Amino acid sequence: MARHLITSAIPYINGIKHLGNLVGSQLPADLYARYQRGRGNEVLFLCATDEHGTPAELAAAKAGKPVADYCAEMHEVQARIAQGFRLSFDHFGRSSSPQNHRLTQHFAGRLAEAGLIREVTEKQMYSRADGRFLPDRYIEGTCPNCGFESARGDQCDNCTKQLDPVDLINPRSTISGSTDLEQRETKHLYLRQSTMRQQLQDWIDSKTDWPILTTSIARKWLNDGDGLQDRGITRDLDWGIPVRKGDQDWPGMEGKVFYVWFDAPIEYIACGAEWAEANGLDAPAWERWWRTDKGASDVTYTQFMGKDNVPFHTLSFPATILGSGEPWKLVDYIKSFNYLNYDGGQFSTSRGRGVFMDQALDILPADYWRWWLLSHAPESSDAEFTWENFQASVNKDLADVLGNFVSRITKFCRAKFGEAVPEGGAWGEQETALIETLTARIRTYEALMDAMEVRKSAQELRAIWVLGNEYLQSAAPWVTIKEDPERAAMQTRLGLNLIRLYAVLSAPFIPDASAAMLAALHSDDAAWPEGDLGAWLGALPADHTFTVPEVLFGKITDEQREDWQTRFAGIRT
RNA sequence: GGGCCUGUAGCUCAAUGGUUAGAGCAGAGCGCUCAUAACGCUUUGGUUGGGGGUUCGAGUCCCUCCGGGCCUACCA
Repeated sequence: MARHLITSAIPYINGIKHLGNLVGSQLPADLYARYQRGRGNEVLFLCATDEHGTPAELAAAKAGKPVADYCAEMHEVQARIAQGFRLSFDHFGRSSSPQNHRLTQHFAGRLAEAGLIREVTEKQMYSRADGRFLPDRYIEGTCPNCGFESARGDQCDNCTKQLDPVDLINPRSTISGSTDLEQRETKHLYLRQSTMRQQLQDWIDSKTDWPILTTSIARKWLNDGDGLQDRGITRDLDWGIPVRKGDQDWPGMEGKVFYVWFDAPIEYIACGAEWAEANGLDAPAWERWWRTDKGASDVTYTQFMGKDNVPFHTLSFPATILGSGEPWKLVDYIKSFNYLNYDGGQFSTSRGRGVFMDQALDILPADYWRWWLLSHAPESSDAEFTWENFQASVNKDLADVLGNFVSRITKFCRAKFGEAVPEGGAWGEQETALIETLTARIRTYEALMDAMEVRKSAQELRAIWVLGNEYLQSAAPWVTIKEDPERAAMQTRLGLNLIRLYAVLSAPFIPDASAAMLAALHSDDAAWPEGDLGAWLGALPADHTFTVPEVLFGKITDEQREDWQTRFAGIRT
């Protein structure tokens, strides 16, 4: 039995995520986790909220709440929505957990001992009115190059020139609007990634099967300009993990916290510890997933993320792990995704454009979204959500091809034989051929799922559904029942068993519908069809009862589509 | 500016340098009547963004031009 450690990029605590965020990490990670569990493998699937950093502090202030309270509340909100989408995390942790505090400080201490940390005194903009240092993005002013009045401290959106905040004319804080800014000296810790460049390069070069998107971003950072740069890993903020060297104070760093991008990936590991604690397990229980010296050497670790997260997962986090000199589990495969656009533009959290996770669940069940998003996952390039495409795909694939198949066979059986699997008859050539075709397609489906080819897997699964309709059409039990009732019984029995097959194969994509199908068949056996498919398709025996299910997938009407199109075009209310 | 990705049928996407560039949807025709006006079969549709080159052979590799997107290190 293989062991799979799976993590999804951890969503930022600041607000509810949109469908683009969902399809870029959590949803494909869940697909893979469910599939691996379905195949009987041992899985630990971890996710968490990423809670530190300036935006969290500002969002809390805006909500008029202490930042710790705000994060606790938003964590619950995100956890509930994740549950709504049936994201099957073994644990949904928090980067603000005590476990992550300890582990982050531990890593910093190890890196310091290894000589991989240097202290840098630098000047940074401080806003007296806001009482805080301002990241460059939070300073606006007039661009010295083009005169654009809303140029940001790091870059001018108008002329795209890179800027330094001190170059801005009339600089002001975007938080308060205050112009009472000054440069202050402050001391920070830098991770000396540059000294590890060759080691990281060799490691990346060894990953020949990774998505181009993943390796090309990593190479760009390794080789651009002077090569990989050292990275600041501390910030002057109140909310975060206090800078400590293991369990020791760090002289000169009092009142400072680690940078969110330093502690966020470490939360993947800490989340394992949180999972163990939440389930009453001891340290060895999570260490056997994360420490190659404590049982994790046979673990395959796969990370899922959007392309914006790639540099941190291919470089900074591996640098942290390698630099520690300790045998922590390194990632084996990074599956990265492009962006999903919304109706001709970008999803925008700040402008409330597009569909957000809570709204999506308000209007349709999770399976509709899961199916569309996964079957259109932005793997090779950015993808686009349009309501027309969504309506057409979901109606055709889920309602017509799969839902109607379940409906026609169960209703036929009820009408002719009653609500129990009919007895009699034996398979003929048609059935043997069907099973042969199905077996080949299932093996292809498995290979695609193993390779995390999300779109192609969905395509293959759909083709497997279609085989059921083709079989029914050519077998035509509504005809054979007139001259050969035993044959019709056999055909119907196979049809009912196909529903069970579809329930099991489809569970990673559409878990609720899958459960509804199994429930209708009064079956709780969801074992994957390994080995002889013919035998597997005889699992529902004669006389086994079932219930004709409710409509599995209702169709999206034109009125609904138009209504939603209007509703989600503008500003989120 | 630099780097990377991308452009294939009306739409969404496939195609380790190797038969005649394939699927699904939409369109057209036929069949079926168990079923959610559903299903099945057949079928129309392409100068692979433009131009040049390498090669026995190019959607694929190289050059160039045009269009779309992302990243560019203190947002996360």
